[in-house]
Amino acid sequence: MFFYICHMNQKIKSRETQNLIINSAFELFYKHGYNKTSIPEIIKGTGLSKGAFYHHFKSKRSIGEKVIDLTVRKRVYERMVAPLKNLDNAPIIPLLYDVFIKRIEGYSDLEKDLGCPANNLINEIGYSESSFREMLRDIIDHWQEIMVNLLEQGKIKGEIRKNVDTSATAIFLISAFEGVRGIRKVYNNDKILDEYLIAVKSYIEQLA
Amino acid sequence: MFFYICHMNQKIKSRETQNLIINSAFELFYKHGYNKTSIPEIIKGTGLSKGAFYHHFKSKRSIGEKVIDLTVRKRVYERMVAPLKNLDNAPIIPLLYDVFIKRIEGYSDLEKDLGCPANNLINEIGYSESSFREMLRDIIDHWQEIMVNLLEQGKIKGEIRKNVDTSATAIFLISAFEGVRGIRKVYNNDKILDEYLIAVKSYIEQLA
DNA sequence: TAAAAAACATACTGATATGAATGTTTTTTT
DNA sequence: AAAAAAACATTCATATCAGTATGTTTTTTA
Repeated sequence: MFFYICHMNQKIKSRETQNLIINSAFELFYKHGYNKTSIPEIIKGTGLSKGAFYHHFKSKRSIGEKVIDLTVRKRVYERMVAPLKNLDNAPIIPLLYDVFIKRIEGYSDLEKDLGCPANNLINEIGYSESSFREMLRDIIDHWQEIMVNLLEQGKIKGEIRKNVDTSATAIFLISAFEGVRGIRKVYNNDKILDEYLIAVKSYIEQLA
Repeated sequence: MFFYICHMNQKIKSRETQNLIINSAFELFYKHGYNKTSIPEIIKGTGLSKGAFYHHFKSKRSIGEKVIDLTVRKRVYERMVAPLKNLDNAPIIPLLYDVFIKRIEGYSDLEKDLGCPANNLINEIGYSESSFREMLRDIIDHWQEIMVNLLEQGKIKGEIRKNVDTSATAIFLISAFEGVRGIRKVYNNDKILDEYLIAVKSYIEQLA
């Protein structure tokens, strides 16, 4: 590692520039969608030029893939997946409450208006762009897998009913969560989220 | 009415041309999304010219509104809302089965791949385009309203538990349905839909 | 310290977009 | 049948896009 110390400045600079562009792109994809966002728009906020963009990324699809891989995946993982890994062997039901209920209650107005970045991309370009599709599917797969582990663990600990289909339950919870975040986008108030919260609360309770 | 018979040819022609354009636009919005679809592309399949398009519709937004109002709303209504109106006083649970389970089982591969037209639009432009937002919200509101009526009717008839929150249940079912249709778009197989079906089946049963 | 390479900026190309302006044909009215 | 209007087609204006080519500056290497 020490051999490269004298080269590190440039690599760090490069990485920082890429992050700058990726962050700007993520914000715009989130606010206006992938197709509505142009490369001139992405670089506008960064103070960089189009030459700089195409030095670091070879195409628009390429920046899309980076945004999904680095930002979107990370967000879903940190917020929805990691808390369900349950490394300290906590009770299952409260964990599900945290992720599927408390998480939503803590959203900002902007996050409510704009929905879930992953779900937005899934719906906008999930089918048409195959490289995106695979990456987005991996995100969902991973999320589901961790939930299945958690629910199976809950069965063993006697906290989840034995006759619960864990794969099905996982997809159902994920679907309802992403679905309501989409539907919320066409409302300007919390009515829809409040109703979802009531229903998902009783659904989770009923798993025990 | 008879006074206008001699004028009807032109009005019918106009209406037919508009429908031709609207149908082409719907297909393309459904396949490629609203933002990816251009007016030249819309008219390409119809044999008409751009002048014809702008004679009948004043802008791209305008055709978007027409597509939502006439085609998208109609589809949701015919498939998901009308069957739940229960005009002939049928049992409630089988009705929910029909709409939220059998309906999905009968989808073509294309419908599975492309998701729900209404949900696609909600997620792509639900927040950014306010005229669209209001129309899409009306579709969901109507759907929810009919479901609430159905579930309340079910309570009276003793087919639905008294402690079921009907508004919350309606939004939960709608969210899960739209959510899974979105998530399915990034898969190439029926795994996700099959799992959803298992879960929603037991959820509906548990309402009784 | 000179050469090489990486990190940028500037200027351009070709394609395509929305929409308007204008011309032509068909239908309706008077 | 002539005039008016509706239903189209053609052409144009303006803007913006993704991506490229070619510069210039800064950093690294030798």
